[in-house]
Amino acid sequence: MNEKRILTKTKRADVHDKKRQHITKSAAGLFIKKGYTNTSIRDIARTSGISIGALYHYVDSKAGILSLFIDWQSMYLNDFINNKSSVLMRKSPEESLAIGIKTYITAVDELRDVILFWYQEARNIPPDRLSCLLDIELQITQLFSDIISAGCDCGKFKVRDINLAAHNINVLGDMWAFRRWYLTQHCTLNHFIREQTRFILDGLRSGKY
Amino acid sequence: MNEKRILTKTKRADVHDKKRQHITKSAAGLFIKKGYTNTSIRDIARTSGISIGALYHYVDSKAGILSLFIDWQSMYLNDFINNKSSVLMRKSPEESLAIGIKTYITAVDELRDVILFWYQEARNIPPDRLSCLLDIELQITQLFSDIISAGCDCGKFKVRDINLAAHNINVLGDMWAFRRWYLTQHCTLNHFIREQTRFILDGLRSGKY
Amino acid sequence: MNEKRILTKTKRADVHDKKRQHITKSAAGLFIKKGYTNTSIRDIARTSGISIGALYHYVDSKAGILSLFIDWQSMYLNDFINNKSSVLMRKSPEESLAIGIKTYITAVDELRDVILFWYQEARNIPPDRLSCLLDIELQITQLFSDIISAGCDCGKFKVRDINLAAHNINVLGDMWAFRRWYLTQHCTLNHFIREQTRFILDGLRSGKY
Amino acid sequence: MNEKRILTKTKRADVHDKKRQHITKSAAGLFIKKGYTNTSIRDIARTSGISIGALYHYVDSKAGILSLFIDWQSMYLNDFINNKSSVLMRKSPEESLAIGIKTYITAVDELRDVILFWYQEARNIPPDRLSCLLDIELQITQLFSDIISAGCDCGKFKVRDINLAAHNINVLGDMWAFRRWYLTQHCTLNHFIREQTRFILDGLRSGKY
DNA sequence: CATGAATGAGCATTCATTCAT
DNA sequence: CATGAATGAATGCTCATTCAT
Repeated sequence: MNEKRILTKTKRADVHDKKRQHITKSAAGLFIKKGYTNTSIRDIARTSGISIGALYHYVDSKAGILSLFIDWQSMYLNDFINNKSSVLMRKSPEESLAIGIKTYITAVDELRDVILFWYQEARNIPPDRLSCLLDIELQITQLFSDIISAGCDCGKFKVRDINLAAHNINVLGDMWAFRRWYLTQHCTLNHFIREQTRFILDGLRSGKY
Repeated sequence: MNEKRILTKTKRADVHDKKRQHITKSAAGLFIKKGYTNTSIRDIARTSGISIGALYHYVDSKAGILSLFIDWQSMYLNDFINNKSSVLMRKSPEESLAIGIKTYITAVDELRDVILFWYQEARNIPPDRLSCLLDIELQITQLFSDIISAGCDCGKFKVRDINLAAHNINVLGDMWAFRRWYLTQHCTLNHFIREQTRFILDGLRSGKY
Repeated sequence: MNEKRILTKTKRADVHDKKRQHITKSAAGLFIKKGYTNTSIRDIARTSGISIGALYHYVDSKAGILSLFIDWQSMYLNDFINNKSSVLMRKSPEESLAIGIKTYITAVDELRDVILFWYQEARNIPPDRLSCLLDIELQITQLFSDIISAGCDCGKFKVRDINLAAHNINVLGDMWAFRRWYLTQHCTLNHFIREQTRFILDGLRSGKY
Repeated sequence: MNEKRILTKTKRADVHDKKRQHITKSAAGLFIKKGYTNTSIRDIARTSGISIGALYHYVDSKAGILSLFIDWQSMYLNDFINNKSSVLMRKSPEESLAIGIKTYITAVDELRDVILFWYQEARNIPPDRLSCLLDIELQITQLFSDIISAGCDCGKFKVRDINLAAHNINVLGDMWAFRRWYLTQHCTLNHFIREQTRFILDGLRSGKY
């Protein structure tokens, strides 16, 4: 009986999670298309096919939905960090970096809407989630920093401000999201990855002259 | 008498322009701090010390204020383009580029709020102004493209996708605006300019190996 | 369960209709008393005892309320047309016309506010409803035209411009609404009906001299 | 000197009157086209080419302009009454009535916008002017009453409710203004006058059977 | 659990009128 | 006299959130 109750509870929690996810996804589409402020709770309710009242059973506020949306997307990038971080260091710094850049830009391509959203809606993101996002950003940067650092140590790279370089890499990848209006008309993703990799590696390489 | 009337008219137009500018500036501060959507006409009226009614004497709508704000800022960047473009080509490509980057980042530093605003509020910017902004953006990019192109011609640079490289420079400058949260805590402006210049030049330089 | 849901739905729709009707009636009173433009949504909300927000659950706009009001009233006149049209032709033209006039003026008496409203607010009535009203007006006129026509055929009436005559009848009935300020002080409804009937019949009758 | 002052004063008064007339005419056009409530003081100022401030030198309020407009138009109808009243009684009642109807409808044709305006905007007309208008209306009705009365006295007409008959004539003339949407597409003015005259005379004539 | 009706503050904008210049 | 800038209450309408059913 006790066990059953727990199971029920778990099941209930599962259903809750499913619903929350559904709401979040519906909201995500609207947030991305129309912006956070221009999306109304009614829009979300209509799009998700859930009544306003029910919606408030699963989420506590509009900002809460935004938080969920961010949490949901954070996972992807966290995965990126966790999966790759260990792998990358086994190769040569240049190879590592090339793989890192490629993986990152591929992720950016997948999450382009979300990344654009972050750039645009930073103001409306609840502070705790914003700092969480910045943290992820920094972790990614750190990943690149580590590789660059390793490259510097073995003389392949020559960089004065490693962190700045890492940020540069980050930004040169994010570009794929926020300059989409230009890039998609002039590049393929692969071309973009190739050229950015070259540009970055050349920017870091030592012993050039 | 006729002359007087004209003078009066000119004076009046001047006063109008002054007021409009005042309103625009007040609004700009609010737009930047709170975002366009979250800024109300009442806010603007209060901040500018002008009654709502009077405000509508000088501007036609909230979107109109935004347009004024953008026009006002566009001038700065237009100046950047017009003043520099002729000057830059007299030097060597590398020198030109270094000067161009420095000037651009300096401009970004001055207009950081506005640039951030563009990145964030693109959605709410009236289409005509948005296309105007993109045009400026492309002109700036073109400026860099020309320099890179010249550098390639004389063998100093080796770049496959010149336009992409130009966009990279653009973005690596804009960074100073949209990664301010990180950069201002780790860099001075001068350090940033120096390192970005180095990074970019190295990224473009040929004959490295 | 399905059935229950349908019932619920129907019930809900019913409640909606009731509320809409309530709002419409409240608004009607205000529209008639103060005019459409001089009636504010706040007035309607206050008078109907419904909050502004709730009000917009049931109607989509102020113009929408006006449309509802017109639709609601149109029904009455449509009934007049549909019920009477078949009945009238069984009698002699003169009798038919007398009955038709009496019935019409009785309807005018009932709908006097509304008819006055139509005369006064034509400008503000949404185009689709206005054309709907004109259509009803023309149908009524047609009713009279048909009777007059029949009367002419059998030699009882002698009328050159049948349609104009029908319009005359219409207008001589509507008078009861828009000359109320005079008529109610000098006539009873019955007197009015009697005299207008006589006036009209005499105006149409042939073989007089 | 005293004389001069008086002249000046008179002149000034004249100029005032001219301006007032100009404003009134401009306003009239707008009132008729857009309705009283939907016409703004700004519209009137713009249309008349007079500044808002100046406008308030000559008139005291928006309602005041409306009053002026009504006064201005009242004159026409007053002329109609005064000029015709004496003339009409010299002829036979039937002839008199025919002339009266023709003259009245001709006046209606000229003043159609104004008459329509009265029907529509009665609500917004200042009470004193409204009663003034009703007075004119009654005077016109009286004119017809007198003729009908004379016709009854000499046995040409047989009417029970003379005042109602007079109102009928009035309304059957006004029709030309407020059913313009229908009539102008099916009648010429002359046809309308002819047929209405016939209809009315037949409606009044005695000894028919 | 689910529903959607209810709330009322808030929004951008308009308006007749006043008044300093 | 003439101007038009200034006022701020009022307008139609939207919204996130609550709560009775």
